[in-house]
Amino acid sequence: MKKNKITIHDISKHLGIDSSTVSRALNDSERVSKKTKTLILNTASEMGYQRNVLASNLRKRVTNTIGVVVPRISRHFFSSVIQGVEETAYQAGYNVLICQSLEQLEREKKIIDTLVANRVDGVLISISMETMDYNHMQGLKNGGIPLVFFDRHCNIPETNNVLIDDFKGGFDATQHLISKGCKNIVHFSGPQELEIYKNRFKGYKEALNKNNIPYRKEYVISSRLMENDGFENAKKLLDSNLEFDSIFSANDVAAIAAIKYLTDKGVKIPDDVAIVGFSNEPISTVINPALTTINQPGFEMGKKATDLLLKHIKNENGLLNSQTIIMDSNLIERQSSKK
Amino acid sequence: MKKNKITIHDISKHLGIDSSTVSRALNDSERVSKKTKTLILNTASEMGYQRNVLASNLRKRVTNTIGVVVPRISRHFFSSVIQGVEETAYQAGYNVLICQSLEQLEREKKIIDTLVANRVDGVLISISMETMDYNHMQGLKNGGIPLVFFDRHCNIPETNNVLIDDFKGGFDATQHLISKGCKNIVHFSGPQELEIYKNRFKGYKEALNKNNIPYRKEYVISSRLMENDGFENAKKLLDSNLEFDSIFSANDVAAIAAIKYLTDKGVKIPDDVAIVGFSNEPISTVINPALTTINQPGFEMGKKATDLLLKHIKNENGLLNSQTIIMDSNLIERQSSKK
DNA sequence: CTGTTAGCGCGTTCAA
DNA sequence: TTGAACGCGCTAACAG
Repeated sequence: MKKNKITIHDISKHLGIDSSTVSRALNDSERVSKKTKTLILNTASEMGYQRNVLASNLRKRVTNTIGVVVPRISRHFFSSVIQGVEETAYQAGYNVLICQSLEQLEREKKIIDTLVANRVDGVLISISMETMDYNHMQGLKNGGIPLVFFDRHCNIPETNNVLIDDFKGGFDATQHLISKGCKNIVHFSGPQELEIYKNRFKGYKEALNKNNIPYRKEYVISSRLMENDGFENAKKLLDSNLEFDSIFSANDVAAIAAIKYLTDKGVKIPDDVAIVGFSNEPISTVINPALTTINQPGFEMGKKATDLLLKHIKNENGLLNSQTIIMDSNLIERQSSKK
Repeated sequence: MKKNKITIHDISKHLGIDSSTVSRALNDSERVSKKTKTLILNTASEMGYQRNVLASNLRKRVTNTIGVVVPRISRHFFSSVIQGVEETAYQAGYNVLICQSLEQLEREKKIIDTLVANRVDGVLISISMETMDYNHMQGLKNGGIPLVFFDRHCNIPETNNVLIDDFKGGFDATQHLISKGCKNIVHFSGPQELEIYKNRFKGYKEALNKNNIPYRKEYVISSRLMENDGFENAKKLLDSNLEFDSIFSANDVAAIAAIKYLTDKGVKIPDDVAIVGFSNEPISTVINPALTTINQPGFEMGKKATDLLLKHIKNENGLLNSQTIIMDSNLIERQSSKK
């Protein structure tokens, strides 16, 4: 039994004041006397009035809402980003629509259509593994809805991006292992369609190169981002009988699974295995307290991306050029308290 | 530069057909000739028309959207639930608004207000740690918006709930440890304000009782759901010099942290430590592949809760009584492949 | 400072 | 089967 909501007209009739004045009062306009304003606000709350945001948005042609699209909300990096987005957005008076593509292009398409249909004011997106172009984002452009990519971007011109220096991350991780005396460094990589994994891989190669360690392609094991891939990675590694003294993994999901698999098989994992992709993930240090990780500043990235997006939203005349912000990841070397 | 979206009126003028007919065609009404319908649909897509959902919803007084409120999207159990919710909702043609309270009552209040203001058709909620009553949910009632609690509910009558038999979970976990020969079972508990932790605790006590093992309150360490609490728990445990042969933890966050702390300190964790609260959490088995867990069917719970909510939404006359569904958790005993 | 008027874009009457 | 008219609830423009 849907109760009839009370509207500004109900308040209007009840008080004998025109609805437009009521509207102004409820919007805390300057052009209402303090007296009538408090009167209206009081009776509004007495009558249990709640603004119909739909109607308001329709009239204002603005929703004060931004959408954020991530592959999976359960991945720690992405939920950190979302937290940063929410904090920044809320402070600026914006709502946030959280959407997950589950790494599926089809879902990503639908999500974007829905966001456009709901007239969000802007969109933040980290593309799915299956996304190779941005045709499905045309709807945003047509609707004049600003778009900012973060972390996983489309490698196309004229876009706004907030990215991490993945080349440097890959380089630092590998360099760290080398300086620890490692020579046979296995690299677990991610889907090569994604720029981020390509760049981490490039960093890996460059570090080897700089240290005169030959690059051997059999030391690189690429995979999708599923837990099972980690098992497969580890299995391949063991079956190949490769001699290795360390691992640089460019993705956390597979890395965790791989470490589990190797541990199960009784293979000793070097304490200073490096993993990229954790973003302060508490789990990483649980698995191995001595693990060195390349931490990605998800929270800060969320804030920066939102800042950039809001600038675009508020600056609708298109004077703002497209722009790319590059952030640094941090190599965190932990000390185990174990002897 | 916001481009002007094209509306049904644009199509109307372009074709010389009235906008009401266009509307009907776009809604696949029976009362439009096939010929004009296809004509309209074609030109609509040619002109790049996209329905303004705001206006549509305002007019229809229905949003085809449900809100789901969880404490944290990053917790594996909750993201599993969300996945179940999304699957069920999408199939039924509903959108899902994902919201996180971050365990804060204030945020929960604001979220609910926002959901009401946006006229969602229904709400699923797992309350925050700070939520003791349901006063702030009055807005939903006033708006006639159906509400279903899942997992963490308010202990009040006349509500719809989808819950897990936490008493049984606690009992099973403890019984498992006892049957393995454990006698000194430590219990890590959660915030006692939440029914679920109370019930798991009751199950623990009942299992001890049934097996003639005296309950000792110093074996129960309660905490909030933060990583740091896990460290504190473990520290308390070590400092107390209690003799213990196993742990039954009612919450995963603290458990993971505790296990890390103990491992760091060189304390051997028994292989069959039981943990409640994982919902197939892959991490649990990484930390300790032999870990026995009480798995919570998050995905299925999300589906059931959504089913129940949708029934209420479609049955607006209030004939449907409030109802509580209890689901079972599963004790999963894993075999380590380690010798 | 307040009231009047006119839509935002759409869906649903009621006629024809 | 189609069109005309109205209104969902709110806000912006213009008066006064």
